[in-house]
Amino acid sequence: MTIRVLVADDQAIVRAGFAGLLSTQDDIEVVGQAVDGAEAVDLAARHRPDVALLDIRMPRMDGIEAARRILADAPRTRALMITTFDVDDYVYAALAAGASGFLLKDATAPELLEAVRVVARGDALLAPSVTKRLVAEFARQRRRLVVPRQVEELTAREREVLTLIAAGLSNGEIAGELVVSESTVKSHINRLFAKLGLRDRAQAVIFAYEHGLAGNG
Amino acid sequence: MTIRVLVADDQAIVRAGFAGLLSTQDDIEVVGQAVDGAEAVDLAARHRPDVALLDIRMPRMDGIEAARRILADAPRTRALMITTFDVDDYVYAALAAGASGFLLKDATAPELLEAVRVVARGDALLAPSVTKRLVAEFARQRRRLVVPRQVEELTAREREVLTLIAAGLSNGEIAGELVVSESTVKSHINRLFAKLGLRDRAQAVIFAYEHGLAGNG
DNA sequence: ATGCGCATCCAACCGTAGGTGGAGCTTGTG
DNA sequence: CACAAGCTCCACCTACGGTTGGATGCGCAT
Repeated sequence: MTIRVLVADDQAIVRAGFAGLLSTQDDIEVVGQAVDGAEAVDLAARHRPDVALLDIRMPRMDGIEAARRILADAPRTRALMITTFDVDDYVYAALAAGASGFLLKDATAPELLEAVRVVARGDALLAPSVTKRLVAEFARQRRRLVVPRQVEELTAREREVLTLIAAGLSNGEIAGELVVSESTVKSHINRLFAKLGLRDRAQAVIFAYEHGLAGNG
Repeated sequence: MTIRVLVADDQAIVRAGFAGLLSTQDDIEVVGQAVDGAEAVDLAARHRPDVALLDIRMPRMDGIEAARRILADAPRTRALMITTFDVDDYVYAALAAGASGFLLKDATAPELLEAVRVVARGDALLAPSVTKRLVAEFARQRRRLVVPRQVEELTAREREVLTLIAAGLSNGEIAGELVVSESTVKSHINRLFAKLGLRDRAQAVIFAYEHGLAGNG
């Protein structure tokens, strides 16, 4: 089964280069070429490609907005982003838009072909420097999920109450949930506030989110 | 400059296979082989390798804990994790521990060599299926950062108050911050509660976190 | 220009949340 | 067994937070 690819880049030479390279492969077929994001969205709607190879910097509509629209219209299409510039917020924006891959223009021909095949089968592939940033960002976020000592000092019941506070429940509702009196809930709350150095339930919610006890990370 | 690699795997055949493959390369040197995590930590402390190739499942101490200790001791060493099993929480745990790469055992020889070189130069590389999961997770987290309509309906002042609530300030403190009376703050709060369907400031904090208005994502 | 909508501002009222001090009950550990 | 620690509950008080109702001033359209 051939992989049907749409190529979008505003520079004619680059566009031709990509299309030419892809065409040499038996399992890849170029079904369209676009000079900007708007045309890419059009062509994607018409041809329903398996992979949309999108340059980020393009006139009229950038590759990220194009990816967003293409994916909204045809979720089975995979977006593979390409950019000259590494150090971009583009990375995050592109991934948030639903891109499956992110390459730099210094990628070699085999790397590009590999990337197309990887995203076509539903996996994802990023340039190593991009992977580095993503991993670093991810590690930063997860690190605080290793629950700090403070939380260790909470009793099981106090932790339970804390998570219910972080779910937005009032004291009365928490009492109902735990089948105890509201007074009891207040006791737990007072002692957990003291242990964690909190003042009110709003700060408790913040604490819960910051330490991964709520909002699933 | 040769890349100095430490190999850790409890299966002798696998270990020998990796070591043998790596040794065939001019730019790579195997400086140690460990049969479990504890020995890996020992050998890493002694040899200070550039890359530690760590199996995840190992007796006595698993690869993740080993990575954590090795990196704590020698931050310049890069951890490259290998596992037979794909669908694991291992991925997140490994990245949180500071790993720079994550491969599956079905990786080809060129892929392994490429991975070693990538992490040695400070970048990161993940198996495509792992990348997929990470990208999906990342996109999930970021998606809600595209501020929803509800927030659009808030006035500038109300948004301001909301973020201050989400920072844990009391009404009095917010009033001081905005140089208005506490009554004013309360009225802003009341109308933003109505617009967002919230009941109290705790729920407001939750809303802010869930929609990326607080806790920097 | 006059009226309408909207954001901002304010005061007074009342309920819930938070603070204090204390007591009975179970469970596990020295 | 005695003791510590956690869970439960009560009474009471303060005050912060949330509600209601209304005032001012700005922009906009009729």
